[in-house]
Amino acid sequence: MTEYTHLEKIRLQKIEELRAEGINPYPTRAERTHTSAQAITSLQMAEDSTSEGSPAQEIRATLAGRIRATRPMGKLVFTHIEDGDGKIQLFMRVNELGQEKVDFFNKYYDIGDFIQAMGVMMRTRTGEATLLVHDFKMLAKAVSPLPAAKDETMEDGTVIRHAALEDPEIRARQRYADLAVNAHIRENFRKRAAIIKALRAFLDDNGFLEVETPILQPLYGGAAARPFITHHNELEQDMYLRISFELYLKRLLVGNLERVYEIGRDFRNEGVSFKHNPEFTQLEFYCAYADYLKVMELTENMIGYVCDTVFGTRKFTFEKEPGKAYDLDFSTPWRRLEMRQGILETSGIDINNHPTAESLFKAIVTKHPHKTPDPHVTRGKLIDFLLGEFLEPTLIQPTFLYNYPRDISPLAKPLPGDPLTVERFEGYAAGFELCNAFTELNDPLDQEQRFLDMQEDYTDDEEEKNPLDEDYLRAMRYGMPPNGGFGMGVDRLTMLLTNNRSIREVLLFPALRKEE
RNA sequence: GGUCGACUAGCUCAAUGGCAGAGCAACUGACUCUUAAUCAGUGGGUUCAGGGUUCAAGUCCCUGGUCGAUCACCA
Repeated sequence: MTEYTHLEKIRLQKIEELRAEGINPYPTRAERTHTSAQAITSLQMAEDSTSEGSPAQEIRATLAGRIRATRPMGKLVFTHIEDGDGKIQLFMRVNELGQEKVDFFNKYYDIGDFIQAMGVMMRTRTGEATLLVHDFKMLAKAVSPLPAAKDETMEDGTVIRHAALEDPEIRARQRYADLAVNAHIRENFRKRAAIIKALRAFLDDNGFLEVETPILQPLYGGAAARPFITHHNELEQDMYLRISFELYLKRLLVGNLERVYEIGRDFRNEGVSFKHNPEFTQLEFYCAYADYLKVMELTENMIGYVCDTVFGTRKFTFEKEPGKAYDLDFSTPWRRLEMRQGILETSGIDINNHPTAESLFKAIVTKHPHKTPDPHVTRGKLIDFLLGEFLEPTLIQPTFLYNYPRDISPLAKPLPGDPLTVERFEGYAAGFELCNAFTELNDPLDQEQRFLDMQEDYTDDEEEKNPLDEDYLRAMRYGMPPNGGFGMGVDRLTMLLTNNRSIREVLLFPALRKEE
């Protein structure tokens, strides 16, 4: 049984009284001739086309939207409503409506209600485009008061928000309320949609086929992450939610689909943080006859295209921490930095001088006694440690970091002449990882050995042990064209381009603990 | 999972261990160009939950909850 607050009880009472007067507070149909922006533009155009002295053409409009503020003034009422396009002022007077209707409005209409208003566009004394209302109708009565903020417009045009909904928990749990009162949050999600649309457009235009591969999988793979496990009753078997698309997309290359991509949800059963959500949106593409250098070009062009079409610029500001803003420039070409060189420059250690984990570990603790990695890990993981500790924070401008250690890259092709290194790159910006790509391994015998090596490396670490995917190897034995593959967190890209520090700001419904 | 912090009216926030408050929102009234409208008045609280210390707890202590920051984890 719902418990109502004092404010809600007052509104429930109003609903009862409306019904008693034969007025449906939730009518089935609504009408609208103009959005707020259309009405304002129409008025402007009518005024512009008017020759001096003669009256402007009358703009009749029916608007619909949510009441965001009311200012009753005796026989007048000013109200702002908000629709999908923005806000617009309504002006109600006894002159047009009669005292009874004005009183009726004041008595029964609250902030948060949806209203339909018909009238004529005009300008108030202050010049604001306003609908002079001739009639109005309730479209949907709100029972609960919105956590409505008040906007104060200063003389210089800046808007100060008073008592805005800011509690991060309410904002995430009740995203509907957050969206209803915080216009800039809606804008984030419009941008997110536009970014995804632009990614699709770029790939479509470059001959890629959009495909959909299984989310429910009998085996998981393509990344080192713990999966979510579920169960299929009829098949009597456990299934996994995918942790990546990689192995399925590459099966399609075996099937002669030369360029494929997928944008969809990945699921990783791991910690939640300001940059991790258990489900997140991933873009992966695979391109036959390309190598990682070609993929670098595709990547910088693709992101450049997104910047141009969605934002009209390649220059962005990203505030990584409060007061610590970076200017980012996504112009091409991005800086290219070999990982060995980058680690040498930032940590003073040349990984090529340390071909074993023991030797590299010794070098790290000698050179940097205050930063001690786990001594029981592989050489690749130690390199990853150096990368994270020293190099990553310096990668502010968009940078391709390339040539990665083989043993942390089980699906990437070796660099010719260097058995410890593979043709892999990661794209960085603002000091964090944006994407990951490599020249894909297409040698079925090498791939099988890599899988077996992985099992060996992680025998004491059950969580990271990927199951050996026999069907993937079977596919590869039919022959897979040489190809370059790419993966990118779409949420991360959106964070960067919309200057949001937390992934929760770019997810409509981020994962939260169950409410109680 | 570890550490630290936050949680008070619908929203944003106050309150030396000593009567739980303000602005906005709500309610009543005044007001024919307002825009955080203004003015006069009224109501509104299990101070996250439970225990403890104390003459007295929003405040101090313990346990739990949620959120946040950070670390770990995330090749």
